[in-house]
Amino acid sequence: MKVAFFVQGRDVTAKYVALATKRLEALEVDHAGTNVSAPGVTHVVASLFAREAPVGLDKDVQIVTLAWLQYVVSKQGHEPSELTAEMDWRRCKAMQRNGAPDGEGQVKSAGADFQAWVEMRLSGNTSTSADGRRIPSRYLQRCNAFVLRGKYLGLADFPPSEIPRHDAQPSKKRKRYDAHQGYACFKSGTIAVQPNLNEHLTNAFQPLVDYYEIFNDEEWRKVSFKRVIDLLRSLKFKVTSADQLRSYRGIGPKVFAMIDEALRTGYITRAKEVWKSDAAVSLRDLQRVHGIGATVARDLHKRGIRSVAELREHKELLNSVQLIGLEYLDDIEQRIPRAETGAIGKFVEDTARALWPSKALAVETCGSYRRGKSSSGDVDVILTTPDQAGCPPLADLIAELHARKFIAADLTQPKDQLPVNRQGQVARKQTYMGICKLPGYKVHRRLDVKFYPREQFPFALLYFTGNDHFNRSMRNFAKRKGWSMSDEGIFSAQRQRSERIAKASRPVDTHFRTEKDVFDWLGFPYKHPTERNCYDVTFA
DNA sequence: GGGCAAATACTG
DNA sequence: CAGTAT
DNA sequence: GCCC
Repeated sequence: MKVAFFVQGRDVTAKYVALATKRLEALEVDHAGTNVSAPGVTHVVASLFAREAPVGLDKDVQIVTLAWLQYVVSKQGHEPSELTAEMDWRRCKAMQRNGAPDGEGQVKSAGADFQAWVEMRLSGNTSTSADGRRIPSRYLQRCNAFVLRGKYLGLADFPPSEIPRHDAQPSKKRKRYDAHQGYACFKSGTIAVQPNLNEHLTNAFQPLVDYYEIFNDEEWRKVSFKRVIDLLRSLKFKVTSADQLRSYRGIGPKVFAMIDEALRTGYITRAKEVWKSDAAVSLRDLQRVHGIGATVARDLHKRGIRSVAELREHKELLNSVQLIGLEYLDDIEQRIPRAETGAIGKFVEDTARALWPSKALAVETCGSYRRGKSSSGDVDVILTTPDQAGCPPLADLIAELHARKFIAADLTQPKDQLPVNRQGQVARKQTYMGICKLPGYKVHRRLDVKFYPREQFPFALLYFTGNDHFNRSMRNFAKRKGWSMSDEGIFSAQRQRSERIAKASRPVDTHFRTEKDVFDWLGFPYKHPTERNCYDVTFA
C-alpha cells in the first residue's frame, strides 16, 4: 500500500510537503509524494490543511497527524480506498490561546486517543473505540471539533451588507421538530473519513441512475435511485441482508427486491436489461459532451451520429458551446485532485485581489471541495464585496484571467447588464462558465465563477456547497414552514405572482451575514460543510 | 394520487 | 421558447 | 421510485 498525500497551503506549501515527506520516511512509509494516487492500489489521502497556518506545525497537531498516519498505515487490510482528515489550524491555535480543556500535559497523549477516535468513527460507535476502549469525553469533543468544526463558520469578520433584502420573519420559537427525522439536512454528517462499505451495492445501482439520467422524463425515478446509492454509501456497516434496510426511508418494495437480488447474485437484472439497448448506450455517450442533453442527443442519434467518435467527424452539427465541450471532453471528464482544486481557487482569488486591490473581497471555493472531498468534478468559485455600490463587473476578472492565460475557453460570455429577477430587484448576480488550466499543469478543468451581492452571499455559499440532497432537503424544510429558499435568499412561499414584487421589496430588518445565520434563523443546528454530505452519512 | 427545490442565465 | 446547465 |  502506498500513502498518497497532498498538502494544501498558501505560502507554506513547500515547507509542509517537506515536513510530511520527512515524517512519512521516518515511519518507513511507502509514500507516493504529493497528490499522487496509484491505480489499483489502495491509497490513502491525508490532506493536511495548512490554509493560514503559521509556518511550522503546532506540536499537538503534529502529534495528532502523526498518529493518524500511523493508524492509516497500520490499517493496510482496510477496505476504504480513501480517507481524509481535516485539521483546523485556527481552532488549534484558539484552543492553545484560550487554554485547551485538556491542558498542556494531555497534548502529548493525543496521538493514541486520536487513533482510537478515528477507529471509533470508522466503526460507527459514538463514544468508544472499536476495541471497546472509552475515549475521554473531553478529548472526544476536541477531536470532533478538530475535524468537524471551525473554519467554515464563514464571514463573521467580513463586513455585512447595509441593505437587508429578505422578507421572511424568523422562527418565533425554537421548536423541536420531530419531523426532522425525514430531512436529510438534519442528519448530522460525518467527516470524509467515512468510507463506502457498500460498493458492492452502489455499483449495482449506478447503471440505473445512469440510465434514467439520459432521458428527460423519469426524473423522480432517477432521484430515487440516486438517493438509494447515497444512502448505502452513508451506512457505517456493510449490508449483508436486505432486511437490514427494511426500515430506512427511501427503501421501498422495488428497491428492497433489487438489493436482495444484488446481494444474492451480485447484480440487478433490471440494471443489466436497460443497457442492452444500443440506442441508450449511444445517447449516454453523446451526452458526455457539455451542452448536449437528452433532446440534442436524440436528434443527433436520429441523424445517424451514434458516438462521440462519430461526432468529431460532424462538428458542423454543433453550436459554439458544444464545440468547446467536445474539444475539452477528455480533460473535463477527469476528476480534479483536491490540491489542484484549491490551487485553481487560489489563482482566481489572487487574480481578483490583484485586479481590485482596494476592494474588500470574500472569495470561496465551494462544491465538493468545500465539503472536504478529496477530488472534485469542477471548480466553483464565488465572490462578494461588502460594497453595496455594486460588485465590479465579473467580465473584468474574466478578461484578466484570459490575459494570464489561465482561461482556455469560454462557455458563457459574462454580461455587464444585470436583469431584474422575480422579486423585482436588480439581480446583481453575475455568472461565468469556462475552461481553465493552471500554469504548468496538463489537464483543463471546468471552472465556474460567480459574483453575488453581499446580502445574498450566505445563500449562495449554501447552494454551491451542496450537496444536492442537502439543498433539496433544506429547501423542502423551509418550504413546509412557509418559506421559499434559493441561492439568492429566503422569501415568503405563499406569495402570489402578482404580489411578489410588493412583498419582496418590503424590507425587514433581517440580516444574514453568514451561513450560520440562515441555519439559526430557520431554527436548526448548524452543519459544517463537511457535514453536508447528506446521505454520505446517516445516524441510527 | 400528488409531491418530490429552486430560480436564473445563456444559446439558437 | 425549448433545451441545457448551474 | 418512495412517501404520506
